[in-house]
Amino acid sequence: MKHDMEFEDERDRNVGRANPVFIGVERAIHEHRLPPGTRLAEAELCEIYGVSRTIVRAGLQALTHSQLVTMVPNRGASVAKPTPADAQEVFEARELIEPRTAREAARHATRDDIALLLQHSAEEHKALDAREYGRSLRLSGLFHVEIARISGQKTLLGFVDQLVSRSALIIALYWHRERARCDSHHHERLIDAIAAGKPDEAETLMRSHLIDIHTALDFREDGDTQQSLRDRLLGGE
Amino acid sequence: MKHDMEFEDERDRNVGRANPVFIGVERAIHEHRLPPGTRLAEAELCEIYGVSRTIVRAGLQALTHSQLVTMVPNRGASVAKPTPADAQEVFEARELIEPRTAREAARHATRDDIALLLQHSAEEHKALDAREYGRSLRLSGLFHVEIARISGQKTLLGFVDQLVSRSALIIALYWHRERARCDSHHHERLIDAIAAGKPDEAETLMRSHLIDIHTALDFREDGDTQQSLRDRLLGGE
DNA sequence: TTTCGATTTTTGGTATACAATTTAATTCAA
DNA sequence: TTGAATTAAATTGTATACCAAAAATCGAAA
Repeated sequence: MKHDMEFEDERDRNVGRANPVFIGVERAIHEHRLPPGTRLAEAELCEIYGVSRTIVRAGLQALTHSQLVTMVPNRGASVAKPTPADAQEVFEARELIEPRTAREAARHATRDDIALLLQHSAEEHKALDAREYGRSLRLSGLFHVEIARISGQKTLLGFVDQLVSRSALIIALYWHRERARCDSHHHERLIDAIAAGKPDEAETLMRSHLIDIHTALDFREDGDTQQSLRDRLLGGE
Repeated sequence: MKHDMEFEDERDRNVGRANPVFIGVERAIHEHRLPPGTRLAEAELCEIYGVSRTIVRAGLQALTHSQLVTMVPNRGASVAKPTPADAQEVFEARELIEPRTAREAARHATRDDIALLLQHSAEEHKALDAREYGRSLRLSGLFHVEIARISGQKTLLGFVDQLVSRSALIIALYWHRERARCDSHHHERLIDAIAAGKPDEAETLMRSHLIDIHTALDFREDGDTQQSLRDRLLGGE
């Protein structure tokens, strides 16, 4: 609870993350309803969210800042399309930063934090069982963000938040379900380590978990679809 | 040269970093002409930069994203004032990330990169000798950003860029010149290690360099000034 | 001096206008 | 029919005017 407040205060309010465009598009991207490369026309977003261009542009700016969206002058915005090199980098960065947040989480986690993580993990399972694929993906990402939040390092939290977001795009582009699924019992073992207050173990688990995902990526495809923006965005609320 | 282009392409254009307000205010902050807490009224910035509120607001938004500026609803923007806890975090993050960029820089640096770093270091010295305090500060920060750029990790570059920016605010608040000055021969030893292609050494040097700065901070003051915005911003161009 | 209330200033947001550019459509030529 | 050129339409970037709501300021009364 307190965490949510903090998060909203420090992150949402200022930069315009309370922006409906930001929220909606971000969520749609996280849930893979809005594939990389999708064009994001201002007028269309105005219509969809019933808001003026001012707000749309602010939202797009925020999204651009978190690298979920790419803007090119005079040609507008579209959902970012990380290259294989970008993907490589993002995971290298995660492998550098997140073992630290896991370590700190193990040192700082309260009973409530653990409960939150467990609940989170449960919901993820539930979504997975219910074949709610997009939702499970988003939850899986949020798990990592939650750990960063528990670590108490707001600065690293910001970075992790961004990296996890971009990972959603990367997974959309370069992940193939056929391969081993992002084993969610990794998450559970992580929770155990954090709950037991074992920083070293949490750190190690996080690192190998990330490496697992990383090495399961396949950089040969190019996924390029273009469907209706409105349908995708309105399906999420 | 190529670096600069890349930088401008990837960073400036998109998010609105070509914005005169963004550029001017960022620079003024880096050079300590705009102390933490300074109020940034929209109308005033319009006048100063001869631009409409549209642009001013976009610039302030971008600055808020990079955490140089704080916006509170209905009360506008002001130069951010990192708390001691923030400062602590920023340097912990730098101590985590920058040793890595230094290491990678040592592995990837070209002859041109080294030349650039040397030139940079020279200019920093020159500014210092000329008592151009603000300028030397900015150059000192840019040195770290330059290393991150050389590392080739664009993602980490983005983080370092932000952390270095915030460090300018932190130094403005919590640094006391009486103490040992940010020894610029640290920078030179770093350049040596990078030029010699010694990743381990570069990594270690960077880490201890950052720890040096970090431990020299003094969190007892509160620096609170309020002078003319126009004077400060126009002094920089 | 302090407090309360009214006035003025700022901010957050919408709508509108318009030039510059991009994109799409249409025409014309090979 | 295809390709190139030209024209028309749509989109972005910026400025401006406008308004409501919140904040800051000021002034008068206690």
